[in-house]
Amino acid sequence: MTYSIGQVAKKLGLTTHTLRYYDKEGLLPSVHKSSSGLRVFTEKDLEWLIIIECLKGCGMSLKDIKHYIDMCMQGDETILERLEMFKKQKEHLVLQMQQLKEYMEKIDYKIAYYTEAAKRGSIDAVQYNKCLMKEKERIFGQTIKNLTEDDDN
Amino acid sequence: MTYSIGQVAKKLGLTTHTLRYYDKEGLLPSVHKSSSGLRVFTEKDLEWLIIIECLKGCGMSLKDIKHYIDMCMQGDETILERLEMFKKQKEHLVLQMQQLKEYMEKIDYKIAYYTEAAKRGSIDAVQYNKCLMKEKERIFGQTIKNLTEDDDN
DNA sequence: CTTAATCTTAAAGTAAACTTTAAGTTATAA
DNA sequence: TTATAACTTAAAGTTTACTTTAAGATTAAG
Repeated sequence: MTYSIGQVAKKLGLTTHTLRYYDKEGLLPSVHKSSSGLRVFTEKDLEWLIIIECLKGCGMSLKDIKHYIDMCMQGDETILERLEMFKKQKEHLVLQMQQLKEYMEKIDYKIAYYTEAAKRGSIDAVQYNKCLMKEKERIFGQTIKNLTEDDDN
Repeated sequence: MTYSIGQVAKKLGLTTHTLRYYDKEGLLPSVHKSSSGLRVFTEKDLEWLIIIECLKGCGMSLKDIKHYIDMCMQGDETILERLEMFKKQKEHLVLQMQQLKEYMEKIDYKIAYYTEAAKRGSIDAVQYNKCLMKEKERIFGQTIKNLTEDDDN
């Protein structure tokens, strides 16, 4: 089973322009051309693209992704470096997930805050909900305290 | 307790340039100026900046963040719109967290893959680890199947 | 056979979120 | 008092990851 550039674009939610751009940038070294010059994508190429998307989604730049692809092309001598790269990415991802959890706490607080404001009819009245105020202290107080601990004054 | 622009920059890991830029863009309407024209930041302003960072970290553009700030300045008539905004952000955040989990699966697979390659001394030899191959099928097979279901062919 | 898709190169354009430069003025801390 | 930090406006520059345009040539699908 093989795919045209248009089919792949559709599958992955990219444009054909973007795929050719990736190809030009050296991110798709495994994509072959048919005798008539058309790009032919295999399942393997889809896997590559899925990994590219994964690394991109983790915040890696195309330049660094290209470095990874280059290592893959180089062969077995880069196995350890590739392993290290993914270990570092994992650490990064763990931090990102932690970060998102903290954002979630703040957003949940804001939802509770504005729900209360809607119920009471005004922002000013929210302060009378002691429970919410305690929650606010917990979330922002802690964050600000962390900041204060971080600096050197 | 108040803070100078430099102290705030240090606390939040921004530059004074960035803070003035935010101010110019209307993201810091609550920051006052001293009689001599210096920006004076309060705890309240730190909270604003923490929320800005939160929304930015969730992927919201400065333009949309400004829209939120503008709503806050408008008063109680925007309470419901603000509530909706945070509810939408929460949904978005849930998807992001789900996404990161899927990335984590792929990265964990790659770590296992390269660990095995390192142990066996070559990429080619990894295929003999049936367990890993099954894992690969589970992770990529599923992702590709999802893609295939998504399109209209 | 015709239409839609693909190919090429090469260059210019875009958007976001800053960053830098310039160049002079004023304020605060040690 | 002196060095460091803050202030101003305004404009230009940077980076990333595309997107768009042009313009013709070729190919595949119905």
